[in-house]
Amino acid sequence: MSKQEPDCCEPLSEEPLAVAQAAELSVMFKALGDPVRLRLLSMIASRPDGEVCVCELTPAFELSQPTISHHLKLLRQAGLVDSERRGTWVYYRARPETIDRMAAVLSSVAGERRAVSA
Amino acid sequence: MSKQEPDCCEPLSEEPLAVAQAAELSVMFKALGDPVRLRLLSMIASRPDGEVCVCELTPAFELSQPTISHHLKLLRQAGLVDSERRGTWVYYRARPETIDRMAAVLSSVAGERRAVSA
DNA sequence: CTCTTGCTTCGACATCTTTCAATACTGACC
DNA sequence: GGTCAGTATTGAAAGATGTCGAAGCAAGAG
Repeated sequence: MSKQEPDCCEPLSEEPLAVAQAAELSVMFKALGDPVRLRLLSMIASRPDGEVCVCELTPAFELSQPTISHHLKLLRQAGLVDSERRGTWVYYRARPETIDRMAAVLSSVAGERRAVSA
Repeated sequence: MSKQEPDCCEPLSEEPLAVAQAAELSVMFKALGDPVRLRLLSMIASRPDGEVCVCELTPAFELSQPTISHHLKLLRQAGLVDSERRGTWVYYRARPETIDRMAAVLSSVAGERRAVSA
């Protein structure tokens, strides 16, 4: 259960993040470093059926449709969501693997600290 | 269980992030949306004594001292680290509460999804 | 095939970020 | 006091980002 490839997964905070990993992870964090994108991901993930049509996301913001499309593209490029076209509509769904990886990195960083201050 | 505190804690992904929370959280994610800052936080948190002197952080990067100082300031403003001056040196330490909060938001988002796809 | 609707891409612009050199501040030491 | 080493702040330049309108593409309806 604890096997990991050499440089595939979370390095944990025992030793600092490698440069390459930091670069990769920072793309994901940057993608969530905008309130609109955070809300988009949250709206996508909170749907009971796991997916949302762009046509439902767009009117939730006071932004133009191209702008929402651009934000969704960044989330896609960061690996946080997937999109699929079905007929006229495009549906987005969250990618838990990526989100989990970010959470794991954070937990390991915070966990290290808690171990010390406790 | 549809109601939580108005705007204090993690709203979880049952309902989408409130606008105010998204704004607050996005500052934290943005702070980690840069590879240098990600590595800085990682280096700070991975120290066994929980703190690092700036004089040790600066030479670890090929960046000028003011640039590192600026990145540390952003981490501080995001609530991710604290700093303390002792004599000539300034020491930084991680703030697990903030990091945990980010991890919790991510886990709840990913968790919702896993529940669906499982 | 043409029209319409949903979404993406393009091009442009204003703003925010990253970075540095120069300067200022802080505390120790002489 | 003066000087020096360690950090922080300022000011400026280059680049990245968020936003829009206009144009493009895809799919269903007539």
